[in-house]
Amino acid sequence: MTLRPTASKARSALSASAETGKRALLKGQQTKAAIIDAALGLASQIGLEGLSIGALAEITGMSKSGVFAHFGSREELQISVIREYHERFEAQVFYPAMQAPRGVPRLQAMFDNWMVQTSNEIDSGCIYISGAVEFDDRTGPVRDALASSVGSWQVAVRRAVALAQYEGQLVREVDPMQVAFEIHGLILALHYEARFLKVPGAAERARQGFARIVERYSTSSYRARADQA
Amino acid sequence: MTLRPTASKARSALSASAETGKRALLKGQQTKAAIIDAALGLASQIGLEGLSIGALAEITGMSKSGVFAHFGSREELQISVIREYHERFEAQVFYPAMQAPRGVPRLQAMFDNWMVQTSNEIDSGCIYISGAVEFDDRTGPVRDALASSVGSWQVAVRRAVALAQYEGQLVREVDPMQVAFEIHGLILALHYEARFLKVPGAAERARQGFARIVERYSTSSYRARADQA
DNA sequence: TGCAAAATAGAACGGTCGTTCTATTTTGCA
DNA sequence: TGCAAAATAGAACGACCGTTCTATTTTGCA
Repeated sequence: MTLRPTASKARSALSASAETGKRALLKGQQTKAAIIDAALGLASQIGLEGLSIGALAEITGMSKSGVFAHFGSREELQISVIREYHERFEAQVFYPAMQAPRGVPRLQAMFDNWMVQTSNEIDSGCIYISGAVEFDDRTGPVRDALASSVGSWQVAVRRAVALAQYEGQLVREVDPMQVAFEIHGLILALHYEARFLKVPGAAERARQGFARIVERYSTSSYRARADQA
Repeated sequence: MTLRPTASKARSALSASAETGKRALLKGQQTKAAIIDAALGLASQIGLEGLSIGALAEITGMSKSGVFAHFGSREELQISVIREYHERFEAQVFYPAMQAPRGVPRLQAMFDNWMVQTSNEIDSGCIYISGAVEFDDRTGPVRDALASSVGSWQVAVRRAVALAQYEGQLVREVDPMQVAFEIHGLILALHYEARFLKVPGAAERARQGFARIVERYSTSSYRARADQA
């Protein structure tokens, strides 16, 4: 699973009928998309493990078996939800940030979009965060889907840091993984303190933390500090 | 719930018999402690919500109703587990650090102990972290117990930062909450990346991040940077 | 040592879960 | 428009859940 665009549901349904000769199943795909949408909303609130087919059936006004038939197993439903979240995350956070010029501006844009996403999720919850604690000691396809989805985003962040180094804006002495780690920590702390502890001002603290990281590793201030020592 | 020492289980059982005239219930308390110990181990792995009385009965070799009778409800069992974890956290992380002299050394000791605790929990899991995502959109006594337990530790961290400012080792310009926030983020990122993603080197990155925070806000380097600007 | 109280066991309850089976309805191309 | 295929419904399953009963055993002081 890479951070690249994928065909929309409608398109893949159409192309499938063209390629394989099978029927388009428009109604079915439409219902399935609606179920996944509801499932993502539910999973965001109560977690992927809290997802129940019965609750989903009630929300969508369908029967349990009707919902179930679209996925064949609860695991497949969970994976579909993860895939959906992955696509939305790409669309809201990753792609818009790629419009910004390489280097610190792009890294800043990635962080800003990530902050917006996380701030919106203070009320709804984030399945990359809740899923991590739900599946951190398990194996299987759900964990793998989650880990690879998160991993692809982390790779993107590290790449943005490396590009900023290449552009000469951030110093080469620091491992991009170190920078990505610290940024990740800010997002996690924001989610923890705002959503669970409900302390105010967490978003501003995360923003300040990011500014401090960039300033610390920016070429100019780093060299000046080195000369002084 | 404050970060202060409380009487041990054995002592409170004895004093209860002395104070109220009731019997000591030594065997009962002993069994209850064993159940809580097993429950803490189980909850660390699969979460407070994953705690089931049936599984606990199997582990301890008791009947479901035998386990249940000690708590009266699953909620009370969960709260007991949180209380137990709170006490262990105090004993392993907080009190030893209080031996260090006020200021940055004590803050460093608190972080070091916290790191040791978190590193040990890479395999077992941490209920302050998993509990946060399990109860972040609920109300009730379990959430309250968890939040107040975490909160008391956060207060302790902030106080340590403030003392370092009072001692003149850290600059007064920064809000202690900001420093505590960034430190919390490092611990959360460590737990996420080491336990869920299983990437190596996360502990070292957290340590580096902490060193960077201290250096950034330390009086000497901060003033030098200000003069230079 | 006896005896009340405490601790534990065992069975049963109503509920929810994912899943499977067998109808029945709806879809959408020929 | 007809008809096969797809979509959905409904009932039932075995399993596990927390909890509530009612025994029965164990405890620990008088």
